[in-house]
Amino acid sequence: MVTISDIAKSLGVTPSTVSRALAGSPRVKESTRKAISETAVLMGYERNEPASSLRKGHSNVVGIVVPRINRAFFSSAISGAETVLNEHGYSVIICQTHEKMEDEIKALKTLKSNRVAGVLISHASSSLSGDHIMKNIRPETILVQFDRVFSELPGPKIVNDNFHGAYEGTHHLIEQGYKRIGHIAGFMDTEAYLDRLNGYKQALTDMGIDVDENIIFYDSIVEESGYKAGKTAIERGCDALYCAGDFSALGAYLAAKDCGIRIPEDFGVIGTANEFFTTIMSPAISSIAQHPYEIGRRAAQAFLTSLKPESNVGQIVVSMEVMARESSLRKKEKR
Amino acid sequence: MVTISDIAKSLGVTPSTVSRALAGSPRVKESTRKAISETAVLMGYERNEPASSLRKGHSNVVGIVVPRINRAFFSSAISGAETVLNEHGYSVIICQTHEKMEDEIKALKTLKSNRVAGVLISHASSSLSGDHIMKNIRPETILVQFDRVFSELPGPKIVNDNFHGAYEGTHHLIEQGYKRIGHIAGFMDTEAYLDRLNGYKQALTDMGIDVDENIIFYDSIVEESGYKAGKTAIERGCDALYCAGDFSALGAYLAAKDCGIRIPEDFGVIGTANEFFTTIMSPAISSIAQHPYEIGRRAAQAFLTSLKPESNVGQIVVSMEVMARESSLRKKEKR
DNA sequence: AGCGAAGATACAAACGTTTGTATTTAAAAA
DNA sequence: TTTTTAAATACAAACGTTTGTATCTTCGCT
Repeated sequence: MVTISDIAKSLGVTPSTVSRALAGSPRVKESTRKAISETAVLMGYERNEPASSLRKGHSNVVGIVVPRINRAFFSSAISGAETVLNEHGYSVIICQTHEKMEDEIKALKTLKSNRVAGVLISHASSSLSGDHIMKNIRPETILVQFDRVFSELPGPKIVNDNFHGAYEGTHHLIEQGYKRIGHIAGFMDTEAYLDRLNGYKQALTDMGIDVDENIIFYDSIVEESGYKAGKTAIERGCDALYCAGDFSALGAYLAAKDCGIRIPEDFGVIGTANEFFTTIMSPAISSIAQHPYEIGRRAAQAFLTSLKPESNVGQIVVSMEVMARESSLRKKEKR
Repeated sequence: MVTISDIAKSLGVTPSTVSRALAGSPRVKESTRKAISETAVLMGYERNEPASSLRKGHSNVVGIVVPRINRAFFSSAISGAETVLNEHGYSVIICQTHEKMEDEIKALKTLKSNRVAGVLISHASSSLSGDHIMKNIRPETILVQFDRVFSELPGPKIVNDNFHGAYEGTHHLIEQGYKRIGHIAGFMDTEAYLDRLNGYKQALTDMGIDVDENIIFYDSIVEESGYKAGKTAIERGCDALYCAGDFSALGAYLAAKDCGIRIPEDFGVIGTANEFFTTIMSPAISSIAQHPYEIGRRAAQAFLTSLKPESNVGQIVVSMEVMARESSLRKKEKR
């Protein structure tokens, strides 16, 4: 393995000059910088990252912590973040928490041991407060939260505009003439779900519809819970459901089908997240799309700007978009 | 940050003893080992991984390189590998190649710079040989290939039993009475697809059916290609398709639907990989399932055993399983 | 020519761990 | 008690980089 000293020797300079040259420091003359970087590639030099990290006190690695990598939202967000981080010389270490706070702590400890430069995190649903996050992050490490955030924690936060997304989605159902619209809401310890609930309520209120707690279902947003909630919603006279997740929407959708209820004629469904499967069902499932790739990009950018001393990124809100598909369209398009 | 020397000082021993104690070396007395590890947790010691990696020449990190993390197969394989690696004190750094050899080289270079202990890789479809892999891996680094492998490269290989999976899938279609069975095959530079093609051909031959190259489609296995191939297959009189991927199966399935052809009565479809969406379509799409979680586990285990000097893991074949669903079942179940 | 100020490079220490070798201590044998 | 052996720990160097400080050039200016 060729080191910085090998290059130094072969050119008759010192390792420090080589180091500075490769880092692009203004302290080394342009001509020598060029000579050094040329022989570096010639000799096949590759930086020893552990050595660099040890000396600098932190690595060129950014940790990304998410509940699961096989959700459309998270894998896209990761891709977005990865792309901009790679462009800036950082590599990425991805950790799954499987929605468990215990695994989240383990992941953060690992990242801490590896002296990562930053952590981009969307916390597990079982994490009820951000205490364990702050405890397992070094003060120099830059923390960026995205999607699911604890607003009491410091640092940049990239979030969906859940309130308005939910509002628009609910409004869309009302516009399509649905009268009794229920909501599969998720658990209220996650801010994102609370915002969606509030958007839903606001949309109803604005259109003069009373909020009925009997048709709001607080449960995990997986297919099975959606199915159950769907059945109950139908029993309670709902003719539409706005779901905080696509898998719960799928459950409700299948429940309606199993009851022999026609979608969208007799029952409207709209989910959230724009998972791939929603587009290929027949009828296709409407969904409130996020922009996960963009959110990942923004999170990475927030990390990069936070690297600079005086920066202060704060909260960034990314819009959501109603993808109206067959499952909620019973009026002819007017355009 | 508390270091090994801090612990040493507080106990009146030397750093080397602490290091050995924490590593569980037999060279330190049991009683001192206990005392050391106790004060270590008491003082909140956390190993500085970069320092450790620098000294040892390699890190406690394993790189996993896959085409995309949002494919059911890969995200499950990653989960499997992650689980067993974490149990053994390794963390995981995940790289996506987006099927591009260029990105694959970048990923390998990054892993090399980080002195990873091992690389688990499923190569990009545009990687035509393993040369660039060998070139960008240090000789001490353990290379494990899984799913898509280059058999000319050394080291453990964990593969699906693609031949028999394809054989069984094709056989299943024949058994269901389909007479003219086409194949969407993928590109032949990936061994997995070649094996599937051969399994398909063998099944036909064994049942006395001639192989017809006109109904074998060599194209990328995405939805769009599947749709096109599906149309052509129908024109050429096929009454069933075995597809090397689920997305191409989906394309063909939609093509048949668009042509007003009934599935499974007039046209049978079976895909490969058991993606989530195949289970929720109506009719549900049959698929030849792999065991990705198991493959990930095996790959990680192969890495761990390769750590031992005299080990020689070789090739491991993991079976596949036909998940017969509505899209290929037109006879009543006989059991 | 002499002086001062940048400009360019050299020097040297440090980051925290691991590990081969040397030394001390304890136990066993004589 | 002395000698031999083994067990336990101490010593010290090394891994490759980065970075503050020191030294040496080079140039422009008077």
